[in-house]
Amino acid sequence: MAEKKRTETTEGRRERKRRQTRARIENAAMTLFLQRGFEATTIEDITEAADVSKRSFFDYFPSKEEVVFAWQDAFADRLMAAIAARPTDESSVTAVEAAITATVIAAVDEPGLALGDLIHRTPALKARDQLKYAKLEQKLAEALLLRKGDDPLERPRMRVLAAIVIGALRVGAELWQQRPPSASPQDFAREIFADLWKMLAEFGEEAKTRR
Amino acid sequence: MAEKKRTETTEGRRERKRRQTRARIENAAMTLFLQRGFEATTIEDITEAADVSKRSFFDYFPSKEEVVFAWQDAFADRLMAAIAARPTDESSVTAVEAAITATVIAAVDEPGLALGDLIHRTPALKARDQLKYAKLEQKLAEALLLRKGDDPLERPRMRVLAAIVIGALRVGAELWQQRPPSASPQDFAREIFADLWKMLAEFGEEAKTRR
DNA sequence: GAAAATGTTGCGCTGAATGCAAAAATGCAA
DNA sequence: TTGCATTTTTGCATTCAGCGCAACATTTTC
Repeated sequence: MAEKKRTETTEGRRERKRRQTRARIENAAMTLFLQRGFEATTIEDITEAADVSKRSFFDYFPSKEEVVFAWQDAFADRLMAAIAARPTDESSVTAVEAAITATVIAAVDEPGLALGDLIHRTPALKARDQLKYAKLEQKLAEALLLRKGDDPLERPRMRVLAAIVIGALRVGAELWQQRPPSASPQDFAREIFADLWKMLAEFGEEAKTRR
Repeated sequence: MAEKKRTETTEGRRERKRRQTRARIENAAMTLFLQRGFEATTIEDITEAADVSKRSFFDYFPSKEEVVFAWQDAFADRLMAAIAARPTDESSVTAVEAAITATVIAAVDEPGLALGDLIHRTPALKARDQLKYAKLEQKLAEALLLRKGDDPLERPRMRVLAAIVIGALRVGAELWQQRPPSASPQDFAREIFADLWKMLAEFGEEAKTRR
């Protein structure tokens, strides 16, 4: 009824309709959210615009918030794949920079990045947004650790590296919002990372030569 | 009705009762949350146990979640104060290490740190928990920047430093959960920070000598 | 003590989310 | 095509969070 079950056979009309309906709900919801705000939009508004029953909404999304963040899992998975694809002999910082840059640039035109305003203006979404970063960080750490042969000693190192990089991603996303759309994402990413590594070296140096 | 208004006079019975009631609600809620879980506890359960009306609950807390996180603002403010108290000529990394260590150690015996399990087991609280760190990070960055005379050029640097340190705090809190209660918080904090600065230097170096 | 301010409660309402079972659509035979 | 199993969609009833409002209670102030 609600779960997708693959019975091996290549599927036809049923799945197609389901995807269409899902897309209709998603589009209707996004349009309304951006138009009149998240809280001011009721589930009924959405289902009416998408022409499905109110009950059916929950057959496609577990909650109102999930519509906004539906794309997130795919992004995290792509990032993990990008990390895994880097050569094993490469240093962690090089691998993570390359993987993040590639994944972000590939996703820069997708919907979901234009949502910054909406999320920022809605407390409930803000919390959910932070959780997204936390999950991303966890997956990134996992992927980085796997590259190192799952060495338990590397675990805290990779956790911290992931925290640093995702932190930079967060700050970077914020800076990106308030940039003219003229700058290319490539240059922007390169600059952000260059600054980041420079700061790391400086902070590390500062700590070393401390009284 | 719901807001506290100081009319300058030294307060008497009213405020005392209000604080008592607030504490009763908080205690009842926490007891029930830890006993049967967050979602399984209704507002009515809490108000019944605290012997107030259901409506009054919202006169003290804006939502069920806020009961759990009520202590957080105080912590953030104390951290800011600790940062502001450091001498201005001190390096940012030294200041932040000292301030965080002092503030965390002072708070280690307070309620709110035993909640890790509950939060970890409740999705809705997990999101809220991450938001707490985000707010902490923002305030920390603000405090650090103020120390630097609000120099706009230092802003991204301090944002990133705050992100790194709060990231370490997050990882540290996680590691602390799964530690024997034998280790002293002082040593633990010192060790965490030592590792952190070392990693920063290493990552910075790694990035510098890159192909 | 009376009047003003503040605190508490009951009541009713909206909206999110869930369970359940009936109805509709689809896929698959023969 | 028809009949049957499976999946999807829907309606309905229910629980619970949260808010607005107005009546009622208590405390403060004069």
